[in-house]
Amino acid sequence: MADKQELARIFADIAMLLTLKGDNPFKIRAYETAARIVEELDGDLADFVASGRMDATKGVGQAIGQKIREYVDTGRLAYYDELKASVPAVLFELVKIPGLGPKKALQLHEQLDINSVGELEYACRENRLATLPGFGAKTQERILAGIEYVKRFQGQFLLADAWPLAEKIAALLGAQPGVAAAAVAGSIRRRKETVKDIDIVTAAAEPASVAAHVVTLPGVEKVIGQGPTKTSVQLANGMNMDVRAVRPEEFAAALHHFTGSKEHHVRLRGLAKDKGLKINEYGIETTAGERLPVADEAAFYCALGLAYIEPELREDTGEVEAAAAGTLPALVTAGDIRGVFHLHTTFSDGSATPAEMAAAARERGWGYLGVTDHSRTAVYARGLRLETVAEQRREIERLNAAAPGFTIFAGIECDILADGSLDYPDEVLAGFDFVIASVHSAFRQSEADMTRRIIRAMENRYVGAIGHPTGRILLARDGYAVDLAAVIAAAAATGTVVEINASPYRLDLDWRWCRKAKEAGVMLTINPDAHAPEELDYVQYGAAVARKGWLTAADIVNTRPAAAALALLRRKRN
DNA sequence: GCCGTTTTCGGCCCGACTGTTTTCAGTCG
Repeated sequence: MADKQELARIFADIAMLLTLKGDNPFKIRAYETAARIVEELDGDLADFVASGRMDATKGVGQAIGQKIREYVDTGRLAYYDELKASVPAVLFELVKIPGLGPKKALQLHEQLDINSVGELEYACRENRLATLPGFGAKTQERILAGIEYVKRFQGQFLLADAWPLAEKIAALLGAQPGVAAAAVAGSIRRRKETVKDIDIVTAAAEPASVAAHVVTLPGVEKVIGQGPTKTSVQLANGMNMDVRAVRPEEFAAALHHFTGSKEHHVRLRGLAKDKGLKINEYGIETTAGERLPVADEAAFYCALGLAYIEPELREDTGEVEAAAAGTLPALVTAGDIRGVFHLHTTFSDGSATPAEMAAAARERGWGYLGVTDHSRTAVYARGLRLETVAEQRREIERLNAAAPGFTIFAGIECDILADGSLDYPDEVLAGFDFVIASVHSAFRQSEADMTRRIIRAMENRYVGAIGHPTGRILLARDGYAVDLAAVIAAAAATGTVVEINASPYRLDLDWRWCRKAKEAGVMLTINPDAHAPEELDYVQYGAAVARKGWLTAADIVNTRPAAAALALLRRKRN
């Protein structure tokens, strides 16, 4: 069967290959667009072609349409194979190094016969780059630093490592004399699950004065670049940070600009052009060069005839059209959450007792908590034996009796065994207030087996929700092979809730799938998977994922009061 | 390579900073 993911990757690779060849940037963009169209396609690729939907799709013209047909028919793309053969594979690796783009990468390959990142590092250390035309000592040094960066961190950081740090730095900068405002921008503000760097925008009557504050911030290791409006530094933890400074009246436009995404901007600027306006990072101008006042981002969108678009949605996945039509969703917030349904206690691998977790939940203003320790097969996590299940329930009943007005539910995170059966028999599952079923073993099954396995678990009437649906660990491990579209369809058919696991290491279900789940009629639940009291705050990352996935409070089970939320996790039992 | 109620050709978002240059190409976002 034609694989959307693979074709999307092929189109993205073509864009990269064309970039390396120095081809027309707009042609490159056309392939990038095609990659996204294919990746986000609903339903089968063959059906997309056969139904004629493809021909009606904006961004798919003669040439790319032909290539999609070829891929559907043959499973291959001759153009891609030829292109790939004509470009040295090493260039793919080299352009991942910050500071090294396609032109210089090609030059290094051709003139110094560089065939790997290791060779490049060695060539830098031997001082061989500095002699090339267009290169110099500084460039060589920069490339060496770039190699170090990629080697240490793969150039990516967890949102949870970057976001709090960025907020702290923005607060420090905002408190400096002469700085009127400072705010976190970039992919952190858009709440991408992993980010490359920290972007901060500041407002000051004298923008050029901000750089002096930036370089003296605690944690600044070295200065990478410094101009009148932009300062780039490397932080002690290895992360790069860009701080921009503009005048106060330019702040809103600059914040918008540096929040991105690039794709969102391309769309907006095209729209502006149609209206005879020009957008740059300082504001919106008429063709006569007159700057329109932009008090805040809402005014910015208003000037373009659009409703305000939340940062999380700025990915050019239909938000501009929805803003024009006034159909943007009212996004869920972390504050809408009234309780959670996935956390661990000292009964399995958690560090706090049910009483301590409940106390922490009450501190957060929540009304309920679903305790879900591991089931018996998860021996590594001290999964609950049947005797312990009973013991834990007695403890929870004791706590509930002692503290009216707050409810602890006795749930379980039940392993889905390799064949799709569950780790306890139905009569035991029936004894839990609710059941979350998760995969924790046999990760290497084929996609077909894994998909069947999870769907079989969902067919069990006691399974209220599926936990961390792909099992991925960000920056560490890919999810297991699974047909998420089929899982989502089965969730809709069986009435099973799908979890947004809010652990910052997981953020699984991915935001890109949240919207598809919602459209399929699936309900979701934001759960911290906490193993300690403070980890209950992970729900903020889960809320970020839900927001990025266009979800409203109504789409999330645990924005409801205890009884209504529990009822949704038990509805299959009726 | 895509697109069109100004266009089937000529557009396609826009600017900052660096380094190696004597006016600009490359990279980045």
